[in-house]
Amino acid sequence: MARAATAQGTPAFQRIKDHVLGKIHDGDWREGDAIPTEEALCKLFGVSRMTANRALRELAAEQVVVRVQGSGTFVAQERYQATVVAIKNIADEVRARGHAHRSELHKLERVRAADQQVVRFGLPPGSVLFHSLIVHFENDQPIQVEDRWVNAAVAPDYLAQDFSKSTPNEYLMRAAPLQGASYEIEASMPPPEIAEMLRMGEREPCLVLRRKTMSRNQVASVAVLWHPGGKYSFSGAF
Amino acid sequence: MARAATAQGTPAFQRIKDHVLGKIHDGDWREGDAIPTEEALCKLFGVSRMTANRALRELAAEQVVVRVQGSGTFVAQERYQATVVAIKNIADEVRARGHAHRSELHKLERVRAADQQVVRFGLPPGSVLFHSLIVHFENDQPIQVEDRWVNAAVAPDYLAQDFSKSTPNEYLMRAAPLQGASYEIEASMPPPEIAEMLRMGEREPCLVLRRKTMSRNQVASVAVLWHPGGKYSFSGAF
DNA sequence: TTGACAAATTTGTATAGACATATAATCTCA
DNA sequence: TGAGATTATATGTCTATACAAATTTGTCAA
Repeated sequence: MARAATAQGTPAFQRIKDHVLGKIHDGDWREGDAIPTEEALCKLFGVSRMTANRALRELAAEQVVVRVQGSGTFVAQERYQATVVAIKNIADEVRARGHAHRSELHKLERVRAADQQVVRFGLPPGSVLFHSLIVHFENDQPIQVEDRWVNAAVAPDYLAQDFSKSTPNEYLMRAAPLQGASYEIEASMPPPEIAEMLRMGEREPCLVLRRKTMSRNQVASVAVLWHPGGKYSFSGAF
Repeated sequence: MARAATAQGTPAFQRIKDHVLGKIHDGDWREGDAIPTEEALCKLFGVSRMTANRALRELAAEQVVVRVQGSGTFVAQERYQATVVAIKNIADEVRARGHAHRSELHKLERVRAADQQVVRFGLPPGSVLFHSLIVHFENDQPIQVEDRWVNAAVAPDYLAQDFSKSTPNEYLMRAAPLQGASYEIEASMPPPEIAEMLRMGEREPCLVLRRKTMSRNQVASVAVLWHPGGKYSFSGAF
């Protein structure tokens, strides 16, 4: 099916982007297919190479295509029908509900990476880590145990923080520019000491959120967040 | 505090981006402040204008700065300290792990909204809903029970779907343009019939994800997803 | 046929200059 | 002083060219 040309007045790089997106959308170019080279697009659209380059570079940034130096440009793998949601900061969340947030610091120490942490962090053995254990309260009801390990190379001032004023997460957001994070969430029975801190009864499951954050191309922190079984809600829009 | 210069060998446009990001991160340049013009950055870094332009253009695309033609470049409003994560479609997720996905349809019916559903949907009493109950398998291991209620006004063809070929979610993504969704996640003990479908032992907790999707300004579907306690992982980048 | 090397292809980055367009500052004149 | 016109500033796009770096292809000899 013929596709309407992009409106007159549209920048050339945008017309090229639209052309490529159209071909992919129509199924003419499929996942993994090579698409025309910059040179070919130059001739096709009568533009200089820098213009074709900008179009393809932006499409690569948008994960529509993948570019391989020396090889070519290829249609990227179809993106997931992913639902984007925002998991908020616990303190903000509590405050957003109009409730009082308070936290208790149970542990704050400097440790050398033992085997288990080394594995989680992917760091050389003997690296320095900080370990903190904090219980968060909403209106004096415990709602989260935060067990966190922080890479000292990324956040050297961690021990000096006043965690009654700002949460470790808030500090890390300032200290270590975040590149990304990966999550694991699971339901499990809490160990007795966690259950006690959360004032939970026996046989009550916990919601466990594990978060690993990346900064400056290394693991910045690993946090294990224990929630009493109850609801934990969040929302997202498109 | 002095900031280490970007490593030698880094492209010039990237060094400029790092410089700007560093100034913003250190608080030297604050929200709304004007940052140096392209011309100024050219002189500072000894590059041509196109190079400075690329650096600032990419920072604008990343929503770090806002550019106004004729006026200047300004530090953008701080982004919400929210972690954006992607919750993937279950079938895609299983396939992404290189495993076989299969589903069993346990229930598929047309019902008039009873009180409880009416509340969840926020629909007038007597409205028509579709109800499906599907068990998803990964390599013949049950991994999710999907209990879903769909607004017939939004997806009238729901009953005619072949859910062995595509999941309800995939159908809904096509049929009802998604506006947004809200989530609730909790850990809880499954009722016996759910536990049986998931082949779970006693005393094992479930991870329960409730998802409400919106389409055309009304609730499109409510899904309750039961997972065996084990991990459910996802990741996100900024 | 295979391995090593050279050549061609393709993307990655950068330059210096050009003109267009939107905004902000300045000047002029009533 | 105030309004409108002019000028300066800053971003938006584009060109033609250049060299670097990674990959693929081609060639030739062992």
